[in-house]
Amino acid sequence: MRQDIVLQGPGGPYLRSGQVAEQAGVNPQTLRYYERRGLIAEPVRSPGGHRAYPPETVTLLTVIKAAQRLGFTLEEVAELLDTGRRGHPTPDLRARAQAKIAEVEERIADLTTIRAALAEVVSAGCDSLTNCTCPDCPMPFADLAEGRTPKED
Amino acid sequence: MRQDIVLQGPGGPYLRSGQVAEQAGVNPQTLRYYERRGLIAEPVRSPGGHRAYPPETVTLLTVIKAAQRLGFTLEEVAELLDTGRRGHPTPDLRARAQAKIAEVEERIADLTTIRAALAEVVSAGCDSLTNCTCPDCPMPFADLAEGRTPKED
DNA sequence: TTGCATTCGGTACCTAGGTACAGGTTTACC
DNA sequence: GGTAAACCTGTACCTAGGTACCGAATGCAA
Repeated sequence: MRQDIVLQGPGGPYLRSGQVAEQAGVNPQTLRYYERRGLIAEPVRSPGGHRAYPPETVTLLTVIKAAQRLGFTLEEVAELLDTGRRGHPTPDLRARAQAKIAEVEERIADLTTIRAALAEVVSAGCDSLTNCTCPDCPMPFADLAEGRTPKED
Repeated sequence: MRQDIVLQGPGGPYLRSGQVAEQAGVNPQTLRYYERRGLIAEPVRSPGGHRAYPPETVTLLTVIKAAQRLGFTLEEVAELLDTGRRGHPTPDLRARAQAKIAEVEERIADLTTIRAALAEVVSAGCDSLTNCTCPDCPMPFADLAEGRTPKED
């Protein structure tokens, strides 16, 4: 009974979690995860407790995924969404994008050093990690030992 | 009692786990972890069950850390050490170094694309993830959506 | 109204590379 | 011989970003 009730919102009918997930190309579980992380607001519920999302949620998820591709962590994305919601336009996104550029460039520099060291291994003809017989073996790589390990950033 | 027993090995006296860890600059727990992962052999034991390492272990740990800095995972390092131990010199290290160079270059290319997209955000003057007021907002970043997310490699 | 698909909440698990803690021996030095 | 530091095993926890599984309840169409 009461199958005539269809939740309506300002942008059209509400969507069920599975529909949102499918349209945004994410796992349905991820919606609940993002809700817990504060990336998407708690949606309204159907009388039976099922989540009912406004269609803009799909766009929001697209935005989140775009920001992730830019290298922002979920926490950073949450903060950006938050300042966007409360404060009216702030220079926050610009500043964070610039900081992220610096991070990315540092990471690229690390990888470039690593690539050079690997090229040395290849061109020196190293044949073993522990008993390399090549002359002038470059193996300890003192140059890239500057207190950093890959993936640390 | 029996404090006159000092384990001796071919390269000098054996070392206790704490000494190895300190000299190699790693956490003592890491030694047991590497032992479980097959990166270092099970050492001999004192009569009371304490591990007694030959001094070469310090060098081995240095090598492991060097390989990690080159971007090899612990599993890859374990395999490289393994083939080095059983097979006499094989072209394995060279081949793996070359493959790793390709990986690193792919990662650099990803990061370069990301940097460019971030630079667009900055220069376009984006001021919000969700309500950007800038003209020609580049926000969905369709160009870097090629089925990859950062950190995936 | 029956029945299947979907969703619910809660919790456990995944990768990678470790790190920390608890409770009980052992070693080393005086 | 006393005592403190180091070490033992086993297990749990950490980050980051999810994913999977469970049994129960709901939604929806025929």
